[in-house]
Amino acid sequence: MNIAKVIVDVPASNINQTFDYRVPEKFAGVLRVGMRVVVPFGPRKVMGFVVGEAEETSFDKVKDIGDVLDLTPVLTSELIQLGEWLAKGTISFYITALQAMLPQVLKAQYKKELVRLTDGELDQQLENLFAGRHVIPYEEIEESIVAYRTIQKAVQDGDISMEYLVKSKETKKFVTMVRPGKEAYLLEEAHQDLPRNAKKQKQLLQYFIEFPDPIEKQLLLHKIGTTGSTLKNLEGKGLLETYRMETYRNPYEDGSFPQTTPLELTMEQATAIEPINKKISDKEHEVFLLHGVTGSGKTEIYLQAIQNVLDRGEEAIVLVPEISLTPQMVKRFKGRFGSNVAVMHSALSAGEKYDEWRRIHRKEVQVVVGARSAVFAPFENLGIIIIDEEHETTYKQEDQPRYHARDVAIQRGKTHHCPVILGSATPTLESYARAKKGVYHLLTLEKRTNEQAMPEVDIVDMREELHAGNRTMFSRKLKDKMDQRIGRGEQVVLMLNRRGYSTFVMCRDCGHVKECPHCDIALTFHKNTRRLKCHYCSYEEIMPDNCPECKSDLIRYFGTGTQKVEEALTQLMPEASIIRMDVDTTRRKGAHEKLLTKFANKEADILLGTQMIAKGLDFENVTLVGVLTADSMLHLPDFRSAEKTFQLLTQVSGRAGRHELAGEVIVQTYTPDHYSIELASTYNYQDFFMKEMSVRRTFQYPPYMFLALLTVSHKNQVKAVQATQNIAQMLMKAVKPETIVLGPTPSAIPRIKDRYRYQCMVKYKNEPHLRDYMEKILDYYSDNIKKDDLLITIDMQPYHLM
DNA sequence: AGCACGCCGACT
DNA sequence: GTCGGCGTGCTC
Repeated sequence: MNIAKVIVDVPASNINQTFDYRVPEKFAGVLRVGMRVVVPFGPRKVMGFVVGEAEETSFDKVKDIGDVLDLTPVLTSELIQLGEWLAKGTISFYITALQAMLPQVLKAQYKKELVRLTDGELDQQLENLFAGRHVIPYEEIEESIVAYRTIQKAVQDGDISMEYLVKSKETKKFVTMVRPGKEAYLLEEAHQDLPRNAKKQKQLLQYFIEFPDPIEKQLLLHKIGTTGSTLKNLEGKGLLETYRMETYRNPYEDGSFPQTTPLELTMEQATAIEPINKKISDKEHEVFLLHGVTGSGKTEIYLQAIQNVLDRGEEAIVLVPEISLTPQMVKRFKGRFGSNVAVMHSALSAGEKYDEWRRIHRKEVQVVVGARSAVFAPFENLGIIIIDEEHETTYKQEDQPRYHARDVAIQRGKTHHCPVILGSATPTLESYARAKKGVYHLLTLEKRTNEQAMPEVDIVDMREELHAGNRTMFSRKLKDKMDQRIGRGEQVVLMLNRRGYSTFVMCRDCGHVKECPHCDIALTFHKNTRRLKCHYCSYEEIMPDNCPECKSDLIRYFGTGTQKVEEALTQLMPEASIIRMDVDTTRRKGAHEKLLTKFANKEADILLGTQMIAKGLDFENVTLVGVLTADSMLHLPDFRSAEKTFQLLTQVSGRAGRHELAGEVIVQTYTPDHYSIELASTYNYQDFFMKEMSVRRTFQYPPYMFLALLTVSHKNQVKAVQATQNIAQMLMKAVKPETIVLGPTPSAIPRIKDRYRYQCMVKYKNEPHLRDYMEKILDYYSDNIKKDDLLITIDMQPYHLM
């Protein structure tokens, strides 16, 4: 390689291109496309990715590559191309797209240092600053009184120099290992020669005579029951040796997962897997939508399809919504494929994520199970990509690059000529509509593998409860059923659908609601700290005793938090034991799993939680599921709210009666005749689909139309409105007449962190150049963005209209 | 982005 | 004169 084409780590629109660098002799045989490098960029040094090579360049003054950061490329050529596709599709910078595909620790860290070059006297201020040292970190200059000109002058005179450092954050974990230093017979001899009182030394030697393989130092010392000094002694005599070995942080001990074998497929499953296997062996791309009710055995189909892929020497990616939520899912994959599985999951530490990534990168595993970003796993022989719970919103990344994992999966499926499976009991309307049109291949599983019927769902009208004088949040029916189940030694799951609700503070006298002074949103009350918090800008204040408006002391918090429900529940059923699961009780690492294990071991009668308990849990003793407020998110300003409600209710209902015991579901609501609640109670996806499709058609929403959302924010409200207005007009002129441009409208949260937010929405059927128009707008406003602190964010397929 | 360069007003 | 602030333009 003569010239390297480099994408540098500078996210700015005028830098969003490759830069040419000469490859110096010393890197000639080493440097390859896909590696990270350090390059001089103007006066400083930055990290960059080599994305291409050339023999010559049209630039007359090219600089040399400064350093190479990798031994093997971190990006395959496929990922480089995918990055370009991603950047274009989401209107992001190339560098942002590339960074998103790699673990955080491979991002560069920058440091500046001042280095003394002369032994002669410096300026007195500088002399004080250096204080005898040779090198000082740049931050010290900023804190000091030394003027910038002084430093500039000293640099010009060649007395000092500014060094720009680029460091990779990656850290590897090492363990100390111990192994015999001599042949076994020599150890035997030494063992004989040791004095009688050297008991521990003898034991150590004896161990290695029996097991000559290297062993981890900590483990060894623990086994023998001795300390490092004994070991040191033997090491000194050359009998044992210690060395450091690179290791992986292993968040999941593979041994702890009991091995499972493929289950016999039902007729339905066998019919469903057949076309998938056909595509695998034909090496052809196709998207399958696997629509199967809860408990219909979708996972077993995934597992066997993956086995098929592995048998062919190919690799598999499995995306799941959020792994910490489904430890049972990890268990199933580790159980079938053992150490051949890497797990990528947001609760892992940065180091752990890096280690799992390296296991993929080094081809030590063929399967990755992970959240959204695992779709970028650096496999080179992909045989299948599976997206479980395809309808989950966590597959959409909400910051740059704003991609949807489903789109990336399909793109990769195309390049690898491999099938992509989207699995769900409640597919998104987009996917189901595509399947019906024949764009995706629809596979349906209607029966549960255990032949059990889905649990009976009872809708309780909470308005009637109120009329009957029941002011609690538990209907009489729910209370009766809970008593009955717990009396029988069975368990209950209660879900509080809290999205759309929060614990806000209101004055009962004047109705004043405490809002964040920087954002147009009510503050949330946190009971344990007795403080009010803003969830958007982390502003905090102490809960007032009196209303700031009318001085009344009747200021109280409202809304239903899990804590409040728990208290009410304890009053109502003092004898029942409760496990509460919400963000507060699951914040600590592993707490999630602990609580679930506790519940599985029947240490509590009731599991009370938010949405997080709706997904993937499977307890054999649960026979009753109660949904306390089914409609709380139905009224959110979101065109998907009915779909989300239907999905959630269907999902949570599936938690009951998965085994021998029959289950039952009680759904409490104030809107019992809303179609999403009614149809969820009869598990009628088809009718829901038809009904919701007609709603979407009426209101011109996806899947009938595509959406693009442009949000403008500025400290000055007038400027924000004006810019949005102008943008809407520019778009209106550019797009086709049948395309709808809405705006400017205030965003759902009109102000965050003192910035006013206005948006412009584009609804379109076919606008092949929309991305170009958007880029033109960004270009047009680039001066204001840079100098006037104007912020424009563009989401080409928004999930939330916030 | 982040840095140098250069212009301009202010001040010992 | 010199110091510090800010607008402008460039980075292979």
